[in-house]
Amino acid sequence: MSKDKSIQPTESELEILQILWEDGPSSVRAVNDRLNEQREVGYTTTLKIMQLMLKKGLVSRDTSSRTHIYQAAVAETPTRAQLLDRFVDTAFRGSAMDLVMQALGNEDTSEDELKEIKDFIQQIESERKKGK
Amino acid sequence: MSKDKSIQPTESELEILQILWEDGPSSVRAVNDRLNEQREVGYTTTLKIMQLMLKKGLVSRDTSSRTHIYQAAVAETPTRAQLLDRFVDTAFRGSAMDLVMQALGNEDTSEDELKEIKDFIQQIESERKKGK
DNA sequence: TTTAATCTACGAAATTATTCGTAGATAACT
DNA sequence: AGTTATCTACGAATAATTTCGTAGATTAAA
Repeated sequence: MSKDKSIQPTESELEILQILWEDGPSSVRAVNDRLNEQREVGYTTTLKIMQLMLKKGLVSRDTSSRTHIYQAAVAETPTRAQLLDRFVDTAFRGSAMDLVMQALGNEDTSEDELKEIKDFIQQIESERKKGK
Repeated sequence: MSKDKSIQPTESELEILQILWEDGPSSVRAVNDRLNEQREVGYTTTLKIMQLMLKKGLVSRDTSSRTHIYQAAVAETPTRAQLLDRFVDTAFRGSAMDLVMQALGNEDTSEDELKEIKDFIQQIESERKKGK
């Protein structure tokens, strides 16, 4: 039933996934340029990581032209969900509640955002009433 | 104003911090036993990590008796806050909102917990009205 | 008091992640 | 054509993390 066992992108790989999710299919050069907006990364470093990601199945690529075009092979939401799960376990002893509380209390969450979250909770609640 | 630069516990270190936060001051043996409830870890491995943590200032210890007693030297809440910050950056492109949404939508959060969160948001909101 | 168990210290192997350099091929430019 | 840019592949150096083994000291047990 479940197709993927447990993808486990490293931090560097995650950085690249973010870019691919946001920009869509991209060349190594493009990804590297984006990375370099933040910090200095060598081109071959980025290339190497993306090649490793290919081997892990995190990305796929089109090699029809000389400049290979990479794209994410894992979807954003489930990947994040899995990372979140793991993070909740290691940093919050499994309590997603605690994490949410900390995130809300700690971050500079605006009034609008708080309202948005409340609405979201309402939505979950009403969906549950219907569903159950 | 800020006293700590950027503590950065590794995953193993975090595991140990969790135990120390939960159990309070403990011997290496005690910590190792707790770790072994989950997975197999050698005693000297745990010892070594805790010694490294001491060097990093993550824990302190009492060496008055032969069996040294370690305790967390960093507080739970700020440490978690920092980890959360970093996590939000790397996995959610800095959007704490997105993280909260995902945590709520994804996890098996109970009705009661959802209510608790709503109340918590109310509390934040009213505090802001007062404060501002 | 001898033997066995327990503890620290510490070097170093093993593992994992990241970065870099070079070679060879193709494309672009002059 | 000849020179320079760019791109892939890939081995290997670095770095960071985790694990393990051994030595020496102290305590407990026989």
